[in-house]
Amino acid sequence: MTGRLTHPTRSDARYNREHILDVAREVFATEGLTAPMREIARRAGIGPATLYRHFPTKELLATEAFAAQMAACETVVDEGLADPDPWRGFCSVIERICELHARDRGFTAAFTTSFPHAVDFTARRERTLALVAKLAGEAKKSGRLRQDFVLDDLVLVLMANGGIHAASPATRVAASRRFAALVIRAFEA
Amino acid sequence: MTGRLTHPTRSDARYNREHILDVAREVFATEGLTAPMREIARRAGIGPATLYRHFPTKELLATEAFAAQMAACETVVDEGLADPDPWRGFCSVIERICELHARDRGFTAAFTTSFPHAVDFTARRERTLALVAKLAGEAKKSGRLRQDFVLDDLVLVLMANGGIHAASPATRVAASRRFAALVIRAFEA
DNA sequence: AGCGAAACGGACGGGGGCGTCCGTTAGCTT
DNA sequence: AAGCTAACGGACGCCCCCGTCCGTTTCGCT
Repeated sequence: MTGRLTHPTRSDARYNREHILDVAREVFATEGLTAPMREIARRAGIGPATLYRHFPTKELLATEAFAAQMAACETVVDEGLADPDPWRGFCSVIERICELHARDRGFTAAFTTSFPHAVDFTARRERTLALVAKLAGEAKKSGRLRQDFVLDDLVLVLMANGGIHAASPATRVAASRRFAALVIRAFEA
Repeated sequence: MTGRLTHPTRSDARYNREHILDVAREVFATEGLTAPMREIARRAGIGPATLYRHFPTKELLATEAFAAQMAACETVVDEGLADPDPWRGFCSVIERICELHARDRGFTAAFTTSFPHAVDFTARRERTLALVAKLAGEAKKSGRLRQDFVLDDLVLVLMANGGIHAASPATRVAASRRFAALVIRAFEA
């Protein structure tokens, strides 16, 4: 069913679809998920109807737009797991995911908010969190991570990281970095 | 000039003013600062015009409504300073302020956001922060607080604490408590 | 080249919030 | 108790966003 939507036959439709996603990524990153659909349409140089035809709901658009970010999250966790030193891997996961969220306002919202209809997105999130849990287990065994760490602590940290608002993205990333360093100190045994 | 506004001559006006403030506190606490002015008027059982007559801008209303919360913040800091153990005082400030913010969605926003026109509000905030700085200095001298703590770390924590969203206020307060414990561990030498 | 279908986008109606006007109500004064 | 005036609130116009309809354009196939 989605085959028709994901692979339009006509070239202009195919181009528009990708172009919309590019613009949506940029707009969501700077303005957040609350950005109007119209704004995305405007910047993409298309009419609202075209936007809605490609992505009937904002949830669908966001899910597709953040697929790359989600993949980046998974990569970060995978690389953390691959690190021979589990504590170092654990720290890198916190640092890099915090930075990912700081760079992209919308992604934080998309990650935290669970859209009712974006089922596969929450599924991927849960799967990734499960991998983090595994990494945390190894880090605990190595003795560097506090034994009383629970996965909810990480969720808490991500939510809190989302609360770091700042005028410029640069400041936000810097603040987020400091924040990551802070919580890592808190998690260290 | 504000004398007329703060002390209306007619009894119904005087009552309405206080009633609006009560309702605004409740609405801001549960719905956040983004709550429509209309909602406050509705719950107060008055027309929008009456609300706007008493408080021409949302900033003015919020500033007045959160005066009590602001005072509570100051009390918390004062009591922290009064504690003979500066580290314990410092911890109590973090815990209690985080809880204050968790209980009141709007206050977080009002505290973090600097309204362009609510001059005296930011002034009180700065004054309070200065007191916290003093407390932090003593806590450092006692050796329990890390030497590299800076006041910006606390601001960062408050912003991050504001990012902790949750369905029920109870959950939010609980999460905020865990968060406070987390950052205290990070701040301990 | 010409046709059919797919894709486009201007325009519409609906909903909600905002701030204000002005006719009405009701408190205070003498 | 009667009038003056402050205070009230329903209703208005404005703007922004949403999602959709439908007439027009353009692509791709033959």
